[in-house]
Amino acid sequence: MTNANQVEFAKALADETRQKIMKLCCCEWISVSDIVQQLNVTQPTVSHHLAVLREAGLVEVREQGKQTFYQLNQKRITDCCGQLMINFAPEDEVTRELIVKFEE
Amino acid sequence: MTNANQVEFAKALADETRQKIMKLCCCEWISVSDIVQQLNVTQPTVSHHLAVLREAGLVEVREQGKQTFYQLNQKRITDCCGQLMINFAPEDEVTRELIVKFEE
DNA sequence: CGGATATATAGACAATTGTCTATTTGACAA
DNA sequence: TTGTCAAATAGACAATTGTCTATATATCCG
Repeated sequence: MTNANQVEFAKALADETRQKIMKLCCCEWISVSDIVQQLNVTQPTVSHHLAVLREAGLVEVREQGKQTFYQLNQKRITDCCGQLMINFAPEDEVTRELIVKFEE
Repeated sequence: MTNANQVEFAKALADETRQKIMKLCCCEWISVSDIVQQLNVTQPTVSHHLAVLREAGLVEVREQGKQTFYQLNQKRITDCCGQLMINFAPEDEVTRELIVKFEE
């Protein structure tokens, strides 16, 4: 991951509504309208946030008839977080062990 | 770490200049003027970014005479990244192994 | 004390961003 | 084909943020 992407990753996470959306689509495919129902924002606002997450490569998209389903890309999350740790906490014990895992 | 803090953590990382500063003070104590010298921004701008990092708990501060030294808190970085992984990538293999490490 | 140096703070300004309403696009069903 | 539902896009607007200049604060030295 390039440095620019690391800033983009952080920017994608840097909003409360977006983190709520991420939580909702973390472990299952969920439609836009289902997300809207569970949050206190309008549908265009949700679509906007999903676009940000999409452009950052954090969600996967599946269209099915009229509906569009989103799911978080967990691997990408761990990759980005791992890269942050390697960059900004290279001497920490946890990071060292993580590096071993990545190299496996 | 609370959810609010996770947003604050992401916000602190969500700027290129700030990530450059983090890189500079990652593994050593560095003075404000040394940071200024290595970046293309003014001293007040650097002070502003350091304040953001300080408020997010990401740097430690040590005053010595006229100078102020900053160093990144690597443990806090791994804690925050680990928490993000647990929240947003709980099913990923890397996260699972990380959880084991945290519990040790 | 008086000047120099290091950093923080205040305030201004432009750029970015989050939200909304209104509208468009696209898929299905009667 | 026409109406309905789901989602995306466009555009407006206010809030937040990153940067700058100017100034204040604090420490050191002669």
